[in-house]
Amino acid sequence: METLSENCVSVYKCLCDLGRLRILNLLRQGPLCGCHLQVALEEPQPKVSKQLAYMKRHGLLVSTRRTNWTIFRLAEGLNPLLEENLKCLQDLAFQDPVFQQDLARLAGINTDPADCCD
Amino acid sequence: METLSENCVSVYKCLCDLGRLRILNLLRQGPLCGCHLQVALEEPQPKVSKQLAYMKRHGLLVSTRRTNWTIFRLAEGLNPLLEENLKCLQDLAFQDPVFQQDLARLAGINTDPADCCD
DNA sequence: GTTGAATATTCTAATGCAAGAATATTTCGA
DNA sequence: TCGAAATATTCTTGCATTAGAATATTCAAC
Repeated sequence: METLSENCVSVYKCLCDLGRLRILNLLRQGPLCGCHLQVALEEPQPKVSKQLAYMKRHGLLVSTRRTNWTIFRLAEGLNPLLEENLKCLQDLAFQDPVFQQDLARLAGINTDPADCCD
Repeated sequence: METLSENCVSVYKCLCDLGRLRILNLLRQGPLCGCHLQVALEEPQPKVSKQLAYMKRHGLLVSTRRTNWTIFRLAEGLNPLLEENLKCLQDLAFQDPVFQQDLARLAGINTDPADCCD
């Protein structure tokens, strides 16, 4: 069993990588499938997949399989520490172009009916 | 120059280790010299020294030399993200015995006039 | 069945810490 | 000058993680 402080360290381990922060920033908006994430982030598929697996392993994300796609979402009942940092991420998203561009690309994908999950 | 998101990643890198969290929890109370930290944490000196150096390198701490002792304190003008997490650390300190014991040992040291910096 | 899309995994290097032991440096006091 | 305390650094070893390339798996559609 994991103590509270061990769990906090787990959370921080997930947050200390820019790639994972970018994923969390997108998932704050709601669940997303892997391919949408991959396109919004403009990162290679194995890289995104491994970052998602890392955060699942640490309990931040859960995934559900819907036919051919895997839908990722933030886990329920998150550590309050993580909740707080996701709020901070919102402020960060307003100030850093990297996060803004991710959100912009994601918005573009969602409105395109030719996309995979739509 | 470091971008805002890079700076946040730096902060999270410092937070993702229990030893460093314990140090930050003690420094929340105010500046401390290395030997007080070492005794309160009950950790070997090189380990504490390296954790302090790590956080200095990432801009979270500053140190001043006073004769034979080095006084460590939280840096001025911290990233708001770090401020927020230091507040979270306060809540954590109420719930996790590790942090409580550190504070208890520190309180014991400070009231003892035989100690090094007093 | 075969193809193709979506996702996961494996492999190989390379990197960044981490701990522990030992040693070096600085400074004060005897 | 010498010894002792406080601090920093070095060295070694090991572990966790990362990227990138390649491959494997799963499933729908044809």
